[in-house]
Amino acid sequence: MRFETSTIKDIAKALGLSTSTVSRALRDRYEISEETKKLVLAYAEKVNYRANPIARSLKERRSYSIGIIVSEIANNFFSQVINGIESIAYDKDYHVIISQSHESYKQEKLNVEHLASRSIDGLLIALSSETQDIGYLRSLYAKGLPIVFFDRVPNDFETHKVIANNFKGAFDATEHLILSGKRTIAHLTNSENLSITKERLEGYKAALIKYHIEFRPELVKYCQHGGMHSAELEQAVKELLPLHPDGIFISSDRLTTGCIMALKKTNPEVAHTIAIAGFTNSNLVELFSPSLTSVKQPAFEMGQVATELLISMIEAKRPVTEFETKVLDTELVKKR
Amino acid sequence: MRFETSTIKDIAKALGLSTSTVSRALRDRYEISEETKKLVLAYAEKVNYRANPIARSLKERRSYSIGIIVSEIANNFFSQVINGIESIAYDKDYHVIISQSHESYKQEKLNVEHLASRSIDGLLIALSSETQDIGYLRSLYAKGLPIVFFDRVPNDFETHKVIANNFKGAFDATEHLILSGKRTIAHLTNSENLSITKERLEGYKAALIKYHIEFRPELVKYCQHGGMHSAELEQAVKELLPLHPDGIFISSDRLTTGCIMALKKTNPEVAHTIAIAGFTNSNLVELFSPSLTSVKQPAFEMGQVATELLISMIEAKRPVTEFETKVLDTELVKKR
DNA sequence: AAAAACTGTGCAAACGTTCCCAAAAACGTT
DNA sequence: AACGTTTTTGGGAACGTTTGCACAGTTTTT
Repeated sequence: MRFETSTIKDIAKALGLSTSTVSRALRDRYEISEETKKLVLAYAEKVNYRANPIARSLKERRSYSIGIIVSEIANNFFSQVINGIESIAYDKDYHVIISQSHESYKQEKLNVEHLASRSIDGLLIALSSETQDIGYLRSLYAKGLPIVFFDRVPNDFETHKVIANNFKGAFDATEHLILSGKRTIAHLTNSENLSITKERLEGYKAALIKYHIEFRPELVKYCQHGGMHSAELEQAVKELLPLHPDGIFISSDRLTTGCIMALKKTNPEVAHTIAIAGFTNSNLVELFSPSLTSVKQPAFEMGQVATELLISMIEAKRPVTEFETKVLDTELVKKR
Repeated sequence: MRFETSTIKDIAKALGLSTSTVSRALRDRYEISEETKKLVLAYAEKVNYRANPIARSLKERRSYSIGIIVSEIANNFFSQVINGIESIAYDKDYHVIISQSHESYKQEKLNVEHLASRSIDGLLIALSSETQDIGYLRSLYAKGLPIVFFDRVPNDFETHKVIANNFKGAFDATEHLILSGKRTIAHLTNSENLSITKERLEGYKAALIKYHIEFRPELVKYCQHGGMHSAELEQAVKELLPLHPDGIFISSDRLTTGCIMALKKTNPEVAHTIAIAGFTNSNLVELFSPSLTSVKQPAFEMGQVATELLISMIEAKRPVTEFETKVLDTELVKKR
């Protein structure tokens, strides 16, 4: 915006004070007399003065805003996380800038670097499924940018992290399939890079072991693009079906919905005979047919916790050296 | 971010030039000799110089970023619009700041004013369902902030607007219900404030008239909160059912999914007997049961067109006085 | 050979803040 | 009345850019 907003200078001139005095009065510093403070505040109110955050950012080298990187806002899991983030951030007077990586490493890096150059005070990020090299994050972090990871976290990066109990979520879902009589349970999952992929695979295996079911690697299918390309998914489904699974455990939101879609499209006759249990935070899951058992992540809470950790890092006077990895429980919503 | 990034001054010092020369070299001005230009560019590259956008914004009183206000990013329609916006904005070197109103007037106003104070160069906005008073937008606009409305537009605000052909979309959906034999067609819709509500109601009425079906006002239910509160929706459904509709035409994304959910929850036995046609851009609609006929808006394109219009306003040298209202066609996806 | 024109560069102000430092005013003490 | 304290205010630099203007050096024109 360009036009005639009143500045601290204008106020100073109008009131016959110096800009320093006005600035201090507005920031409510102790040195200023009550009288002057009131005068300034009243006048500022009258002319509808708004401090220019850009100027403040430049001077203070911080912006009271935090950056968020998710793969897709269209994904309910991420939009719920964002809502959690906003709920805390606004309370503490931070603003929030959202960027999407669309599961692309290149886009992710570009967005992060742009955010950093815009003086964000901290970054909340869930890695894209393509991302392998987090060197660019390391160097930003080394330069002093606080970073908190959530959901998709790197394992060799020392900072706060917030994740779901992926092992348990996967275990519960797989166990649920087993307890409803399934014995040939396939596993459809994300890129092998991702932390969540590994943890969920372990949960799946553990459930099989508990019930003495053999783990068959050919029943596990990885999708490099996290279901962003439907061809990739259809291919995975096509390879899986000849093995005659009676259940599928799916490890991410996008894959879960994508897989059901692929099943309905390519093999509608079997779509209803295979039991599905998958991670998803879709708020439309009750409408799905075939219905499924879902593992819901505490997305909103995850956003809140991550934001609290981030803000604590931002506002810490001395560099933080003790880091936490918070693990939040998932919820199993059984198929009706 | 705070740390040691190199500035134009550093480069100037290192190269024994003045900051002005460096600045001009980087911006590729004609006055600078090729030689110096190369020198500066090479050195900038070497030290990985990034211009500080905050300083630039302060100086130029613009930020190369545009603000977006939608009610909810979790809504597929809006997330698709945002993707369209980004596709154009990034091409033209603008960045994008997304805010959610959550259908609240207060939140909407707050967000817009914050964006404006952060020197956004223009605003793309779909009004919240609560919004009646757009005075605050008028005054921002009067101060020189370019605004383009999309989807939910005010009718008494002279600027560019981009909307779907709501009349035709509604007409087509209603006609489709009629052609599949329905005669008692209810209409579930948004707050009466919204432009889209009026236009879609007209389309619905027109279809009824064409087939000589009486318009019965009691079959139309308005939801003030646009389906944000499930109680509101369940109440509407509860009031509708005693009238024994055999079809329902629903005029928004959130209401469409919400209504099906309410039906399944409160009256599962009739859920499959009522034909539903509704506006929705959900990319999961194929999974829904009962399945439905959907009216899809050209969301991505809407974002693109709105952004092009906005950027043309931003970059216009003289104030724009000729405004367009672009109307984009919807697509009817029939129930399988 | 002097005047005019053009090139390339530097100086310094400006954008709207914050904050260090010093100056002024008010007060208290002897 | 003179001094020392404390409280309140102002001056001005700084944050990192962009840009109007001036100036030096070179080339062209007459």
